[in-house]
Parts: sequence; C-alpha cells; structure tokens
Amino acid sequence: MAPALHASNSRCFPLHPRPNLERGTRNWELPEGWSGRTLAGLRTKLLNWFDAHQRDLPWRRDAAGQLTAPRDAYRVWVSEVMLQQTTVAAVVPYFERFMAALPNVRALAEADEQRVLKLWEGLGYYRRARHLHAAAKELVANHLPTSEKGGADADHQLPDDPVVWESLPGVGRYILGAVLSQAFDRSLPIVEANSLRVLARIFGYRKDPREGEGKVWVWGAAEAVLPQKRAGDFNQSLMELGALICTPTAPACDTCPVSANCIANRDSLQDVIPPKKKPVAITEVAEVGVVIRDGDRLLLCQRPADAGRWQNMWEVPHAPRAEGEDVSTAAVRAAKELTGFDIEPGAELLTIKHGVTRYAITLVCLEATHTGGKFAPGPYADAKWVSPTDLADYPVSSPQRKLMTALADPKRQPRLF
DNA sequence: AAACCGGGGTT
DNA sequence: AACCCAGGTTT
Repeated sequence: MAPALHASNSRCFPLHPRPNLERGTRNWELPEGWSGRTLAGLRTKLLNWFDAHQRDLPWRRDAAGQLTAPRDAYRVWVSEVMLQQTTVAAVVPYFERFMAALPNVRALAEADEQRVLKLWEGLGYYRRARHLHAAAKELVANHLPTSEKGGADADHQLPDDPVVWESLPGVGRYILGAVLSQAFDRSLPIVEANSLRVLARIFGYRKDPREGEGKVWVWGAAEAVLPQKRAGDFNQSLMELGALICTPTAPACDTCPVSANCIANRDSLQDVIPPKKKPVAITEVAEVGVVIRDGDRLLLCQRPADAGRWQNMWEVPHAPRAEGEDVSTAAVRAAKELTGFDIEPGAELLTIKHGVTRYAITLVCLEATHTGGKFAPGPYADAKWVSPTDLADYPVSSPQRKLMTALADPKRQPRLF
C-alpha cells in the first residue's frame, strides 16, 4: 500500500493509495456492464498478453542485457524522458548511445550539460535533457543512499520515494508512476497517449479524456484497473496494447486480447474514441540570423547561459511583417535592413516548424571584412569565434546542424555581396 | 485551461 | 499538410 502523501507544495498532485474496489471506496465509477470480476479478468488477460507479446526494448533489460524484475530505475527513467512525445523507434538508438556514455545517475550528474545536450541532439524538446540533468544532480546531491545502507551499488541506487520523485524537475505524474511501478513494484497508475486511448475505448468513454473532467476520469480508470501485484508490467501492457493493437487508426481488434471486454469494439466506436485533438493555429514568425565568416572561422552568437532554455547557436531577431507579407519575404527584407547588404531572397532560408509556430529564418553569411557596414553588433554581445571543427561539438537542433554543416563547408561560396 | 517547447516522424 | 507521439512546465 502506498503511503498517504502530503501536498506541501504547489507542484503536488494528489497521490492516493490505490482504492479498494471491493469496498467501494473509490470515486471512479465502473461503466455499465463492468464488475469487480470482469475487471479482474481484464487484468489477467492484459498481463498474459503482455508476457507473450511484449517487444524486446533496451530499457526492459539491465545494462548487462538481462531481463530483470523489477527493472533498472535509471534506465527506465531515462527511457521515459526520451519517450515523451517521441516514438519508440526514434528513441532506441539514442537510448543505447546515452546509456553507453552515461550508464548511471552519478555519471549523468557529473557530466557537463553540453555533453548531455550533445547526446540529446536530434531528439528535440531539449528542455527534457536539461531537466533530466538537473534532476540527476539533485538525486546525487541529496537522495542517494549511503554506501553502508545501500551496499556495493549504493552510488547508483535511485530512491523509491514518490515524494522525492515528485519534486524533481521534468518529472510529472506519468514519469513518477512509470518509474516507481516498473523499478520498485509500486502500485501507481500511469496515463499517456496509449493507455489513454486503450482505457477510453475499453470503457466506452466518449468525452475527451485529455481535458477537464476527462482527465480526472482517465486517471481514475488507470488507478481502478491497476492490479496490486505486477503494476509495472500491467502499466506496460496498457501502453504496449495501445502501440501494437489498439492503434489510433485502424486498431487490430480481431487480434486484441480484450476485445470481448471492449465497449468501443462492441459499439463500433473505435474511430470516435478518443475524439481527435483540436487543431492548433500555426503562427508564422520571420526571424533573421547572422553569421560572420572570417576565413575558416565563424562568428556565432549565443544567448546567455542563464536564458532559462537551451542555448541557441545564433541570435535570431524577429522580423516584423507588413500586412499580408509572406514570412520568407519578411525575413529577407529584415535581413537587408539589418546588414545593409543586398540579400538575395532564399539564399539561406531555414524553416523551423513547431506545434504552434513556424519560424522562417533567413541566415545571413558575411565576410568579416564587411562588418563595417550597417550591421550593428549590439545584440550579439556574446558572440565568439569558433572553428568549423568546434562547430561539431555544439549541441543544436537538426535544422541548425544542417545549416552549420553548410556554413563550415570550405567549398561553399559566399552567396552575398 | 491554454500555450509553449523555437521536435521529429509518418502518412 | 495533417496527425501522431511512453508529457511537463508555464502563464
């Protein structure tokens, strides 16, 4: 039984002990047609299916490649952070590389942030890496057992206390439940994209489980279906089913182990449960980046280290757009005004897409001898010269890497002036 | 509650 | 271009 947790700070979410379904102490109501008996059957079917069909994923093994129960907390943690908003296939190679470089929490805590970010390069959402790094430092500083208490591997032993995990940056209710259920066999629920879909379909929940009362409902469901034993594997089974069988479109209900229990399957509601996410409007932003080249050196501009986010390679001022002006045109126009040079449209145009924003960055490459023009170095106080070789050591996003590679190419001819 | 993360992959 | 993804944080 999980201990009752106190909500002593604003980041706390309610972590209830698992409700006793038979005593009816929960406030999550079983949908029509469901009973404690059918719920128990559902647990058994999912666990059996998971035992037979789970994928062989690296974080389900320890560093020596062995299947263990429970699993290695550090490996589970890192994998869960990488898997945020990121597909399994994309994560696997990054996970292997990360584990080889930083095999335990102490190694992570002692690593330079630049190295951590470098290992993260290409995964996106780089704040995850900064949070992971900061959390590792916090764990090593304050929450690792002493050698006497923890034995030989005490240096690398992560705590099993939900209160500690809940306080770590980048750890929300999902990662807390995922790590503690898998690594310490604690009965804590998880809700993410897969289990949300699976639970909504099985129990025929028609409203959006992502917002409002739906969020409360789906966490209640995840808690209600959770078995006392093997909670980690059960949580995994929900996600595995969502990934392999109960897919967003065209779920394979004919091979689903719990199709007989599923209300969405019974009523042919797979396509409307859960409802599609409402689309987000895209805001286009024109920005201008400036790189000055002097022979084989590049003058890059970085934001201050305390900017609160991953450092960018270049300052990219926003370019105000005229009414109805194309974002690319605006970027080129602003680049002309900023540098005083006649810039050919599209010479170096990078478009970065994000969920709600699309950035068009016109990257201007100038020879050093031309910096006496209108280009004002004011905003670029942190600029420094680097060699093309050094560029490879900078952790940047993939689109930026593409530009850096192009800029560092000695065969590349200046496209301006 | 909604926006943000100046992501990435698949279709 | 739309949609999805083993979310968390900030406003």
